[in-house]
Amino acid sequence: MSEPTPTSYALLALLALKPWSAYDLTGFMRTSNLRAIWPRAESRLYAEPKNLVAQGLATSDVERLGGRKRTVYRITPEGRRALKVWLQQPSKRFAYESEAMLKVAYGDLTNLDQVARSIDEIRAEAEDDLRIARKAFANRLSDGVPFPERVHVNALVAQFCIEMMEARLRWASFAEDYIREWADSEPDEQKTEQGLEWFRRAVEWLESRG
Amino acid sequence: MSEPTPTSYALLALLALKPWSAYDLTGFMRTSNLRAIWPRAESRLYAEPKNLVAQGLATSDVERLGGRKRTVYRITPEGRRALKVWLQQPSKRFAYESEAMLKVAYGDLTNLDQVARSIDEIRAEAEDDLRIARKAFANRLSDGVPFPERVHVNALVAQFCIEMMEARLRWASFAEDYIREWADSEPDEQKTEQGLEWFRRAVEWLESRG
DNA sequence: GGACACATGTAACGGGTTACATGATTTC
DNA sequence: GAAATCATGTAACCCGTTACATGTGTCC
Repeated sequence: MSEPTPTSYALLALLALKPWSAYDLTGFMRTSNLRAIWPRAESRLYAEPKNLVAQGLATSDVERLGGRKRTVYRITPEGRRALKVWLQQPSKRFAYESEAMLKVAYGDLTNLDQVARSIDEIRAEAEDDLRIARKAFANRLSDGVPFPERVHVNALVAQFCIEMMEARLRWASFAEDYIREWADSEPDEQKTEQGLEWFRRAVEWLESRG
Repeated sequence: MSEPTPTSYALLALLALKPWSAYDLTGFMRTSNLRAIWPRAESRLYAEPKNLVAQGLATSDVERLGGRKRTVYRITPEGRRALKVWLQQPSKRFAYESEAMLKVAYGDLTNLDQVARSIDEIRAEAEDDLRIARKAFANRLSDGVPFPERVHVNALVAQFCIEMMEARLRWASFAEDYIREWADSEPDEQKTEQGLEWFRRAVEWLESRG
């Protein structure tokens, strides 16, 4: 039996708030900003609670709602203890992945159009996230939300998500501007000078702030 | 035999620049900003080229350097075709993961100190990345780098990395300020009001920007 | 001549995702 | 009776972690 993963603890912490069925968890995750900072597939939300039970950190009960069966998970005292320990442990590093940026990085192997398309993909996604956030936030203020008393910590997470969106939007604007004069995406004297100029500025600027 | 993954293409694109051994790839990745936008374990860098060969996108030759054997991978014409197709395909969504933010999100289950510690973890990591970037960028200008003619696209990637660092630093400053008046991290009237106030402002601000 | 870092991997195990699958109950 | 939603998975494969293995050059 192996150590619980951060995903285990992410769900265990939710169980510390109230009992949940795996199905409830999928519904909650779809609209929560937890999904932004720790995205996991639905299948995981079904598999993980079983691990928690196997490790004694939760219990499961089959309940009946109408004629419908549902497996409800509850945290155990041992689970609460494990949670406290996890919260004190050092965390795995922040990490991100962007296939579109990968394509930008190899932009010199294609044409200018495809570079522009990849930049646009990144902008479009961020704008999409922004729209979703706008709706979710407005919703929080008008209709109720699952844990209104936890708004003080949720705001911290939400601000992080906003920073991540803005960072991508700012980059997209920068990138569009940066490639504006390009006739193609292949290496040449002029682009090399542009790139070196950027690096010179970046070093100077990084030096000045730290 | 299944479809190549984005990781396959990330490496295939490097093979499009020159032949590499898996060991070369590990050394390159350690200092490249590719690692920031598509982080993968070293073991993957050994395993993936074999898949490329199995799919006919690359060939492998055992060469001798000194008395030492090394397996060198080269892209095939078929590999170049596959690469072009990939570059036109829509990309997987941008995604990130932050265990430290997860702990902030559940800060109400612990104490104020641990929330502060998690915030600090996020700041410290970003500052670390910043220091590394500063060195790498300066290096690019003084000593040589692997592909100097590709500086024009590398600048785009580097700017993205900077935006991601700054976003985290900005958030950390915000968060420290946000919790400054707190006596603990538990829900209470005052923190709820603070959180709601934040959301009101956020909605307003998000609405105003389209 | 021995320690140590460099160079180059392999194998086993388990977390995680994607895509698919299925039955059962409400709701219209 | 049909559609939507509730509820719960499985199979195949990607990917990361850890641990191991082995020769080669370099330093003292």
